[in-house]
Amino acid sequence: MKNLFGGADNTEKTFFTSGFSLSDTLNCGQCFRFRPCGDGFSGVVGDKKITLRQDGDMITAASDRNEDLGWVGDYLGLNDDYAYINKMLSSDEKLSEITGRCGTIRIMRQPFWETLESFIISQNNNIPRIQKIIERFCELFGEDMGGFYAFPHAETVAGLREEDLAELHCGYRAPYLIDAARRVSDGTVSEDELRRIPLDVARKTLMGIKGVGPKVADCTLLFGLHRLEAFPRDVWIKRAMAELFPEGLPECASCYAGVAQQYIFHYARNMGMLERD
DNA sequence: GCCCAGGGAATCG
DNA sequence: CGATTCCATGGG
Repeated sequence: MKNLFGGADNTEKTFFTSGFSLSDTLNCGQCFRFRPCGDGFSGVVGDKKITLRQDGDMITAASDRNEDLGWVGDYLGLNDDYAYINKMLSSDEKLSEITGRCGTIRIMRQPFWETLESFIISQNNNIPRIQKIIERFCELFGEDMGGFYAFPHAETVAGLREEDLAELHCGYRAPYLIDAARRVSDGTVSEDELRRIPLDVARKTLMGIKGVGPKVADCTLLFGLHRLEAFPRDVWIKRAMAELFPEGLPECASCYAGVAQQYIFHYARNMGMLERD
């Protein structure tokens, strides 16, 4: 389609992949703003709204504006070598079975700030309510992009008071969201630095934020900074690990512990692992 | 009313 | 250190 100025007013881009499930990747609890839409999914990343659909090995990303969509391949992890990662994980027998069932999930490369705030909201909370709070957060404080709302900027949130977040109904997490925003916007917590420094140092830096403990720090490292060696331990993982790997995660998974974590998480939640004998 | 949810802070000993 | 308790909110 053409707009009044003669340019295209929508964009589409296709990516080719294999051994990848879009629905499993979007529904495994690493992102919170995508919803089913027709035969695909629709969601907002930062200040861009996209729709995604899968047809076999073909992934199609679309936008209703004229904008480059090349970033979507990196965003979904389509350029990472999962044949190699899955092969590494599969050298352990039990991990191999789980990878065989869940190895179509990829770790996405989500925006750092958005991931940090989202997982602060996630603490002691359930996924439907996390999604609702994040959408309200965007509607209340994100830029109106015309039909959808961008994720709020750290600088915007840093200027808010706790009572400004009352409408968000996020309970005791309100001051946590603001503290994270202040530290990110004043440079106390620097994304560039977190990407360079050793994992345990980055983890401690993130845990300096109020409301950020080991679990939220590891989710931010894994989903927001693509540190694949981070291993978030939530209630599901703790239960699954006690049953499947009481001795701890196999050595072969150490470099890609976060990938293994997503597989185990998905396996425990969706494959009825805990009900089986 | 109860329990739980992709936890973490405060406060013990 | 580790173990307990409390924390807002909403859904089942």
